[in-house]
Amino acid sequence: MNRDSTDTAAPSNFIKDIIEEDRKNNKNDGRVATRFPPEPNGYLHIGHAKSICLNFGIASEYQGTCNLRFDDTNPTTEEVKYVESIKSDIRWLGFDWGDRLYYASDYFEKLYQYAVQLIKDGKAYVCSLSEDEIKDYRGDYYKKARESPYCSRPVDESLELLERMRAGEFEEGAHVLRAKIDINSPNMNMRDPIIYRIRKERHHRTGDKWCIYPMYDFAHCLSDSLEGITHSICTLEFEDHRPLYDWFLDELAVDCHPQQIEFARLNLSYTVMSKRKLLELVEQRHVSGWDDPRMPTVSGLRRRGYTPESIRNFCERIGVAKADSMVDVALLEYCLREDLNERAPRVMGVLRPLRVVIDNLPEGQVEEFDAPYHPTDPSFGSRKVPFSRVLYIEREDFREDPPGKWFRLAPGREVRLRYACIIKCVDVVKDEKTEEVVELHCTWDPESRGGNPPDGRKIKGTLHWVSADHSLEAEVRLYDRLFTKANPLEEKNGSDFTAQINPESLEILKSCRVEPSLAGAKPESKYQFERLGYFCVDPVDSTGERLVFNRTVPLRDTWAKIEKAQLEADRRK
RNA sequence: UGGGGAGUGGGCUAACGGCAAGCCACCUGACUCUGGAUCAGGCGAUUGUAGGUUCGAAUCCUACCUCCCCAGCCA
Repeated sequence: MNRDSTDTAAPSNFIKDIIEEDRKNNKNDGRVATRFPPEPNGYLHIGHAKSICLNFGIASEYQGTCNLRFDDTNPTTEEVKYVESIKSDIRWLGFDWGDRLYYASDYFEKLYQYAVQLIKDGKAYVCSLSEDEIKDYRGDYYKKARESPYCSRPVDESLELLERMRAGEFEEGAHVLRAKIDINSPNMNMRDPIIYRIRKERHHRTGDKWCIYPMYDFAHCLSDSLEGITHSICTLEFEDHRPLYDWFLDELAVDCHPQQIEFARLNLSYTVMSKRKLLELVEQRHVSGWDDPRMPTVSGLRRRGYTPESIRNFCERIGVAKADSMVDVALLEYCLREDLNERAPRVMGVLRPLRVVIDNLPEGQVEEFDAPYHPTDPSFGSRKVPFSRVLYIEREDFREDPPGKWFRLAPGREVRLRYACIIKCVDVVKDEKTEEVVELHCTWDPESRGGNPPDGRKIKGTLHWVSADHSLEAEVRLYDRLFTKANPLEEKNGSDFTAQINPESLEILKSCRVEPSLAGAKPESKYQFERLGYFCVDPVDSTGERLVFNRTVPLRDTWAKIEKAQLEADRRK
């Protein structure tokens, strides 16, 4: 393969640079092994997707492996349901861990033995201080620490106590196992960190077998080592933990000492990413659940209609670096449209129907027009769309008093109905009281069958439409950004981030009309409603009787920009 | 106050002492039976600041400024 000429090669980044350097030096015999280590205590979001793409992507790029390992060392918060949802989300994203599914809990016995070894080597001790005392003894950024009175507890005594901790002889909090490192280290993580605590709690995999559980810092590095990981990629906040990661592996003299590398986690504009805040949105009912289409969770994006390809592509484009940053959600939407443009069949649906009567088409007469499902890819095929006396067009496609550059319908004006024919507006029927336009009368030009007038006159505007009698009713949910501020956390005078929630992030339209070919559309199937945007069949609420579509993302709307500019210009006058 | 990191057009990322590049956003124009897509072009960076080394600095050195992370028996 000619690497210089490939235009599809994933861009490089500082992590790949490190790996390439390692391979050049034949470190790890040139082997590359990564892992994705979620804690099963919540749902995956697009920030995790970045990490997944990175870890699995690097593995495949260097003919290496990427393990899926659940970091399940805290039974208090972890559950099987999360394990299942995480697995399904990763699979949906398009990654495969083969037979390399692991759990930190698989290593509990080995980890225990490592802990015993640390005690024997005089590098760990059982501390019997209370939680508050430990905190107090540990000091803070400016206050010196004091050594635990138990730090020189005899090895035998610690050994015996740890055994009895394991046997369940003590209550939670009575003792902990601590590494003996440096109680006055400027790095708080090194001030004799706790490595085992008593938790009399049932673990989702090991049941009641254990009542002591290892802490992250102890379990993670050793799990990596046991799995032969070469590059342990994590986020920036673990940078301070790296000396500890290395300390355990050095002191225990393990064969495999992976290199921890930290990168900046993903922040996306107009949303929040922390588990805590997402949970808050769910619990306070600001959204319908973890899979609400406005959520940045993988399940939310999926329900919204995002494709795995678009997410993977996005993750590739944003790059990987160490600087805190916030990516514009417009890039995500761009990646989505790019993908959907190629794969979504085109159909017609009218969101806010306006009745149009074709005066010169007799009642009962039905014309049929052939409409391709895709403008450039003939393999999508085509369908027939019925055209009859009463139609619906989009309410916003008609203006009684049109502004400049308007080339949609208006009194006396001609417009093309997509795939069908040219119509001319001859009359406007209004509600006597409200002045609201309730119906349009038009004539069609039978000579323009197929869409083009035989005399060659130019018709600028093309509208989407449906035949009233043939169309199907559908509910359409218009989703928009969840927050009105690019960074909802940038709260002014301590106001809560939920105060920035966009009150218009969801608009439900119940009386939309869609073309008949959509009957029986499958859950999660994606369509472009011409001129409107991409929509997908809601997998939860859509049924055979009642179609429900989610708007995934609108089409780029140049007209909206023009109109906005015009309005602003008028306002300045 | 201690420790660990990071600062490159509006956003994200590149450059590895030698012409600051790409993508998104934004703006033109062409084309078009989607005001979509596509195509062509454009705007926009004294690389956080101030010094220094060098023929030459985003890159090396010094000082400073700003932002982020750390005081869980969470991960």
